[in-house]
Amino acid sequence: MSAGRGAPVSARAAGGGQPAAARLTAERRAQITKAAGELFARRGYHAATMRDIALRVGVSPGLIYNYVEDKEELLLLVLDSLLDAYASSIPAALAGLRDPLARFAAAVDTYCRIVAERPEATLLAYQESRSLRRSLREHIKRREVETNALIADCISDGIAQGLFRPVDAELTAYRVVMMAHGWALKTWRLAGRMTIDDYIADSLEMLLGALLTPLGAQRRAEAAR
Amino acid sequence: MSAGRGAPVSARAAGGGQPAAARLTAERRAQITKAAGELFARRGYHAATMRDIALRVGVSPGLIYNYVEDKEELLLLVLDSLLDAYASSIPAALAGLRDPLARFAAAVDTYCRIVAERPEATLLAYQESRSLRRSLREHIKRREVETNALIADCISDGIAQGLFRPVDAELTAYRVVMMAHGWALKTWRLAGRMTIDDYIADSLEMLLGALLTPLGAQRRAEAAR
Amino acid sequence: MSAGRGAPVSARAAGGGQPAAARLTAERRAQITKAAGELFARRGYHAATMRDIALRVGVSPGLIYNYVEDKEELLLLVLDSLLDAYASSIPAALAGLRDPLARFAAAVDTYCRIVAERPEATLLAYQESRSLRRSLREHIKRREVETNALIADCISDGIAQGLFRPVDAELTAYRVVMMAHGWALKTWRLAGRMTIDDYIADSLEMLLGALLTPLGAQRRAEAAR
Amino acid sequence: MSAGRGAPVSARAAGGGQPAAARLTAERRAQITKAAGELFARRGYHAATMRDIALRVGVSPGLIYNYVEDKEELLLLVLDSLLDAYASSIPAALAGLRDPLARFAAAVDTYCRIVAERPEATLLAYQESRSLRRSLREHIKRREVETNALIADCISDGIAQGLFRPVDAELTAYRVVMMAHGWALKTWRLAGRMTIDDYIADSLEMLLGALLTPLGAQRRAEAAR
DNA sequence: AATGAATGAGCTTTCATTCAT
DNA sequence: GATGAATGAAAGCTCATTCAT
Repeated sequence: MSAGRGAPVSARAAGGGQPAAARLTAERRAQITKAAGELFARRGYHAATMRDIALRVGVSPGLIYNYVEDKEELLLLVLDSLLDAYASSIPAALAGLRDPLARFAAAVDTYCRIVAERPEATLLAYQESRSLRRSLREHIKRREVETNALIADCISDGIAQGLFRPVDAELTAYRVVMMAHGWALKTWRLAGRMTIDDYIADSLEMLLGALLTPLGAQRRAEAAR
Repeated sequence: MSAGRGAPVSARAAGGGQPAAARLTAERRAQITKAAGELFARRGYHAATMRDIALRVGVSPGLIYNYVEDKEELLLLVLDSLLDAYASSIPAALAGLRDPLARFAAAVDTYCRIVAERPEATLLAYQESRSLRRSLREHIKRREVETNALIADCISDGIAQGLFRPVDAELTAYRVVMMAHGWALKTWRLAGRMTIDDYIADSLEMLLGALLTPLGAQRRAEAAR
Repeated sequence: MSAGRGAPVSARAAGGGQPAAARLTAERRAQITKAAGELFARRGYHAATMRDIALRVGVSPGLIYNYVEDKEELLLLVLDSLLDAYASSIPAALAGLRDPLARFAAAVDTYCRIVAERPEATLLAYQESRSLRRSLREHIKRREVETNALIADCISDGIAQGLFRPVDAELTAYRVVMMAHGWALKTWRLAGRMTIDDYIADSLEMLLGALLTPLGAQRRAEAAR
Repeated sequence: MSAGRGAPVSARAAGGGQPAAARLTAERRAQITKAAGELFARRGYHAATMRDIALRVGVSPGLIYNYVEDKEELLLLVLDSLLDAYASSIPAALAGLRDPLARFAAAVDTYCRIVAERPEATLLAYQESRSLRRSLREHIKRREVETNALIADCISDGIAQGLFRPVDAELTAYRVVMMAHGWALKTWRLAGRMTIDDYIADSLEMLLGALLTPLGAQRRAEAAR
């Protein structure tokens, strides 16, 4: 799950086909990505130096370039790891659920909690994806769309079953995502005055208020009983 | 309105008390701020060099330091100019309005349109306010709170008149702001698929859906006729 | 007495032959030199900026260049002013004295006290005379030699009258000067542990110990009675 | 002996504990210090640029910052290397000597010769120690005091054995140091007219003239036979 | 695979100096 | 004489990146 499908990431040290070596390589890359993520989050992309990152991993600066082409690519890896979280956690949360309402609620909840776990990573995406060269930026964009689709599908299901009004599912998914990202933007202001649970509950309420058909509302009331 | 109340901005070249000279100074500073804002928006704070900014103003790099202490202070000036827009436009938009519903709608509308006019500036605020030294950051924070209060007051009025549910006005103002900023975050994805007018209409719908009391809803329906 | 004989100092603003204007010019130049001297002393030649100096004089930076070609020339003026002090005070101190011993003592005493009054100026001479372009450096050198001659002459007199041993007068004058400058060098270490009076007394003792003939010593003893 | 005891000098590139690497690091630092010393001496601290220094070492400007925090620290290293010379040469010169007179003479002689070897370095200490930030300045001051103590101890011994008059040993050590430094100050004037040997002999004569008790003088006369 | 010394382009910032007013 | 906004060269310093070992 490391870098999504078709990640345009260099594999300098990928070596041959030895699965053992490949695993080690993947681990190293993960180590590096984690360290970079933490430092980017704490200090910002530009302020975090490759030297710092190497130090934190406990290797030499040169080594990083065996696993990564660029500092930019390191940023990509970090952003990608956040997208990985969505791509794996949301489907897992939806796994057992059939009801579109429940599925939608679960998707929103999961998405928000991932944002809340690493709010700086979400910020980073906005802050620095501009720094990426086009190819990498495209990659991120593509994966964002994939993630959005996870939510959009829930909405489409709801519409198909007459629970949601016939909105543009994709656009509405964007609104969900923006709401979730809102927490990352304002977390340092809101923290202490509101919990993530409150935030999710309120957001869901708003979204459903705008989304539910009378039938949907009725179902929801029944489910709440 | 140049830099808010008590902006901690150096005035090296402010020189004497001659109002003529002072105006020239202010104009130069505005020029520089504008150029910096554009470049920061386009290339990001770190990638935009002082040389570039000077070039764009049509002066030498050294001159900028007659009007600004630092590159950081230039960032402050840029961020401040955005806050100036809120601080002047929102009160202007509210000027003739008495009805809390109309006032709230006007505030949201105005806020969103300012964001939409310079979405990159909003992004910049999130991107780089971390780069500011503490004193400047505090200044920005203070002004943000002031801006928020403009919205929170509308909400409090609505509550007082029984049109809005008795929510925490300040917290709800944050939700409004987040919604508005959402446009900046996703403008490059949404643009073309949704106009700012749609976005505002939808957002308002959601917010009011969550906010209105039955009385409020009735009033709104009447007003819409 | 301002700049010694034949000072190679620009006279841009010297204007015509109006003595009134010339006096004003000289006063301005003196003001500037004084301010520069103080700032050079306090902050060092390089760290003191023309802007600071202008500020201290209460004029604009540009004006200084009406009275001085260069920052270097300003340094020259400052160093020259110290040499002026020697050139005027030592002859004054020797004025009424006939006895070579008394004259020598008076010369040493005066020299040391001038050093002690502005120790940083003495340091400045060593610190920065290297910074001067050749022509200005030569000027300073020449004036130093003149000052040395004031002391050397006392020594020659003493030798002629059989009170001092037949040393090389010029070289011995250098030793006197070095001793005096020692106070400037170490003033910040010595200050508090030794007064300038003690220092002068000790120094004189040493110098005379090395210099006096038996006849000289006898004269000195008599004089002390 | 590289940087005295507890020198507060950064060791960025010091890296691991491998003695081989450490030695290389020390060598590089020594190279850089040497080049800096020469350029500071020739052109002055401010006029010598980091680029010049790098060029002279034959490395890139950036590399210097692997071995030194700052240009200031480079100055410290240069000044420290002079103090190293005192700290190692004077004890070596005193090694076999028991007689306080001989020890004092040897200390003075050694001190003066070190000054004479690198007169510009001595000047540099006066010129630019003001440029050092406080912590580094303190370091230099401390080491100067240590060096002074080497001489003061000789004087104390002489006093204890009744050969020197009961002067303040520390203060007298200062006089010795000032005399030695005098050579640095005036070397460019004196050179050619006086050798360092003459200078030392004369200085010693003066100092002993002021210092010896009758007993001391007698001993000296005996030793001279 | 791993090191880390070395590179060098390029940044922000300073400040002596000029010149239109 | 006086101003001070403007210049622009040049400085110190950083850091992503390379490569011999």
